[in-house]
Amino acid sequence: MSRADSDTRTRILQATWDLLEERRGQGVRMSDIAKRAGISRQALYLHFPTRAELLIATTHYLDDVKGTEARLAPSRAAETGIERLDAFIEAWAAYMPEIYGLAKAFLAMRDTDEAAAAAWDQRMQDMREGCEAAIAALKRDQMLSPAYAPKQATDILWTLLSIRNWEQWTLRCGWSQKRYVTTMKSMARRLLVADD
Amino acid sequence: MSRADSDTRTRILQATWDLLEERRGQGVRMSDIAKRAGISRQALYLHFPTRAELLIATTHYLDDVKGTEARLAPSRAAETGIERLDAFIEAWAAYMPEIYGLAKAFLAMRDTDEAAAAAWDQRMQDMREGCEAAIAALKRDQMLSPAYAPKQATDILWTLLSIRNWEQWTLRCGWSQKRYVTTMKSMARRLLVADD
DNA sequence: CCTTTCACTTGACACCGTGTCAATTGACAC
DNA sequence: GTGTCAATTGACACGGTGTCAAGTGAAAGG
Repeated sequence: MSRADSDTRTRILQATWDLLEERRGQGVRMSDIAKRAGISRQALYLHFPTRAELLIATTHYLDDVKGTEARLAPSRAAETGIERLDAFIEAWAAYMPEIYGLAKAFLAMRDTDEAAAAAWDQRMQDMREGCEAAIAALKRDQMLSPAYAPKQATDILWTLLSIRNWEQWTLRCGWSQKRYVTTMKSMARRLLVADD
Repeated sequence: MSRADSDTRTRILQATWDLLEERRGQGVRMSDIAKRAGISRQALYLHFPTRAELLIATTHYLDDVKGTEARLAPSRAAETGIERLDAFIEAWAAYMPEIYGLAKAFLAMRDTDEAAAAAWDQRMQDMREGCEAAIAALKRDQMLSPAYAPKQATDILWTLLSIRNWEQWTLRCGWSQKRYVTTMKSMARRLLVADD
């Protein structure tokens, strides 16, 4: 674990990240990553035994670099349930385009690689907890629409905010990021907040 | 184009369909299909030069067998915009579980195979037209919520009814098909229909 | 100064799934 | 009988992941 070791490791992780971002998560092979990191393909395998483990390590690397955890502070600090919901949507919406390439790569592996599937599902489960907390805050304020039980409301919000939906709305339907955010807030409010 | 030819062809298509359904669209290889159809792998390539073409042919086969077009009749016949919206949701919701395996297979190929991507996108574009027509009917009745322009309302309905979302809500969140249908209707109404 | 250690290199190879090619078989049709 | 045509068997190429073995070069420590 000398300096050189950890240097190479972070160079690999940065290269992975760069390529995933450039190519939107598609067509990024182990050999491409090695080349970008300036090492041989085999050296890559010395650091990360499988592609799945490399992607998983990249998510952790990004958590560090991008300060993932800190982004949720505004949402947690919100006074009212509605503020919390809005802040959560904003935080998640800002996060998604940044991790889109990585997410795509994971989603493509999901069907064939169990380790990748498990790691990704865990991530999505964590995100679901954010939804759950927002719904709980709404409920606490008696602002949760009576149309849906908390569990169902969480299911709805969680799915609404999925990366696939973000992809469809922004990349396929052509919504700007700003429009995406305002529309998600509007939809969440219409769906989940009780009419006064 | 003798009898035997078309017999084999439909046997292949049926085998493809059966396997995709059994395995929910995952891990269905050309060799599996050939085996199930009772022919050699190479004979399969005599009928369908690529996997993408086989999948595309399977969608057409299913259209015939399942009478896809006819399912939309109730929606088209609806008097009011709201009835049309509900009927469309019902028709599409009944259709999705039937084609789920095939859809999964297409979605998995989408990233790497252009022909498959184009064919699938066309399908989704057709489905989008159904959404568009329902929104237009709402608008005609002055029942479309002023919160969204028709294009945006179509984007919303289209994405809401995506196969990925159906998958997440039913298979991951554990909603029954019935619950899925009622919730989609409820969501569509809250989001897209003007409050009286 | 010599040896060990360790990151890394080169090159070959296995596995899987798709797609291709060539030679052969067996049946039916004219 | 001879052609045609669906289908067969078997071999092979390709791309991408992952493995294995042998070798290089530099820093660390006696």
